[in-house]
Amino acid sequence: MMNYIKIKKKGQIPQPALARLCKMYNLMEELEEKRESSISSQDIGKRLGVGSHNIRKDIGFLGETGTSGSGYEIAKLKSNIEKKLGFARQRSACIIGLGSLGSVIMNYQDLPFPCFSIVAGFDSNINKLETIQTTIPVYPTYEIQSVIQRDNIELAVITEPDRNIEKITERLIEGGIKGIINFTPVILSSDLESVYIRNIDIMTEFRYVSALFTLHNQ
Amino acid sequence: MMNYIKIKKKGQIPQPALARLCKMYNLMEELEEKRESSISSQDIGKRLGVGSHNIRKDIGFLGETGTSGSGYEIAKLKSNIEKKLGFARQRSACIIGLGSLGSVIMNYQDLPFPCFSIVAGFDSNINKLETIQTTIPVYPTYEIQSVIQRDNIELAVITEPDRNIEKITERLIEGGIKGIINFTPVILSSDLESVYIRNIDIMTEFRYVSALFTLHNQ
DNA sequence: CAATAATTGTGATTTTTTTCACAGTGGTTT
DNA sequence: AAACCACTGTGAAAAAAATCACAATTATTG
Repeated sequence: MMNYIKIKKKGQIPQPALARLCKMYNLMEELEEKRESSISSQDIGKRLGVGSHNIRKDIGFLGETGTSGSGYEIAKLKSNIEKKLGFARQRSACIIGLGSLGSVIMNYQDLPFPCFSIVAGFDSNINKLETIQTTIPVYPTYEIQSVIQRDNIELAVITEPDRNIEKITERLIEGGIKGIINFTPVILSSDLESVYIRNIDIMTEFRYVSALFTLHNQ
Repeated sequence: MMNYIKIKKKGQIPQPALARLCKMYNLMEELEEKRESSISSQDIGKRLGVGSHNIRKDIGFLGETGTSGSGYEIAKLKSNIEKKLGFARQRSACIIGLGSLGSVIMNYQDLPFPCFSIVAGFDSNINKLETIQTTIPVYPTYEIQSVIQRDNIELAVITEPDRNIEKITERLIEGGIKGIINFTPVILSSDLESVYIRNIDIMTEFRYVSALFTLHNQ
């Protein structure tokens, strides 16, 4: 059989590298505020808790090259990550579930460098809709589809367990959502390639740490 | 040079496998409540969004064996994960930062199967300590060390940015903490092998999803 | 300005993790 | 009880990711 040379799709960044680049971006923001001008791969690694080789490889995926002898120029590195990863453009997001976690996340948008702006909230509890104090408009969940389409919302953050979470997800997808961050214990999934779903269960995170304790100390 | 056969330390579970086992445990709890009695690796995989081979390998690390032909007995699988990962034992935890994320996490302990019980709260804002309504005792941050030692607290959850986070971490470690879950954008690290630190930055999670959008849709 | 030091970029190597493939096992059906 | 089916368990292969090692490049110093 013939041999084909396998070429990794151009621009394809491995997921762990991508995750590190996101952290690196945060770090660059921080350093920029502190008026630092450059940093070495070793220092970045130390701050992020990974090896310097790793950092250099990751930055390599950006196409960016630093300067031997003096490391990476912070402003340039930041803007390169921004460009490559699309942080420059601000995206619209909505919150599903107006409970306490919902408000925590809404408050996050006050950060100096947001990459999402939260433009709508939804809850199936009509009482809550009537009593809640927010700066963004809130709607009942049955309006999800129409509001998403009207306001061009790309990301949904589900913050509260709800009996009808499957139904809600369906509405989100029908509305054309591109991503869902799900903080609910229910594990969501979609067959559609076009929707990225990230499940984050805080309880599971706790369990994971607990498990690491046990395995470590036994 | 001589060749040594490399033996993986007995009982050592790869981290991704461990993470999946934690999710699997959640699933088992859920299924148990629904009075299901057994499940196949394929079904578990579908629910968790991974392949069935993966599931079988992971369960293999427990030493547990299922039954060919009829899958895994739910109660047995759950109890095996529990034993191996130490979920049976309830551990004491504390919250650092009594803001909104702090209360979200405190509410999590009302879940039916907690593996941590939150026994103390800390905040450096004395005003907050005086006004806050909680069912657990709260203390100023300078008492961290003594309270941790007195109450045998193993896990700390840092929920709010604080100027003195490094100092707080130091106190936690001096108090003998075994694990820290840090929801602050600052990346914490420790040279000590005995302290496990997990940094979870919600903003970074958002960025990660945003990056995946971009790379996907470009 | 030559020598030295610091730092990157990357091919090669090693390690880790996932996926595959299928023999083996226990149930179930006829 | 034989034939079939639905699974598991696991060694082997493949893929992915991390680590290494070092040549090449740029700064810095005496």
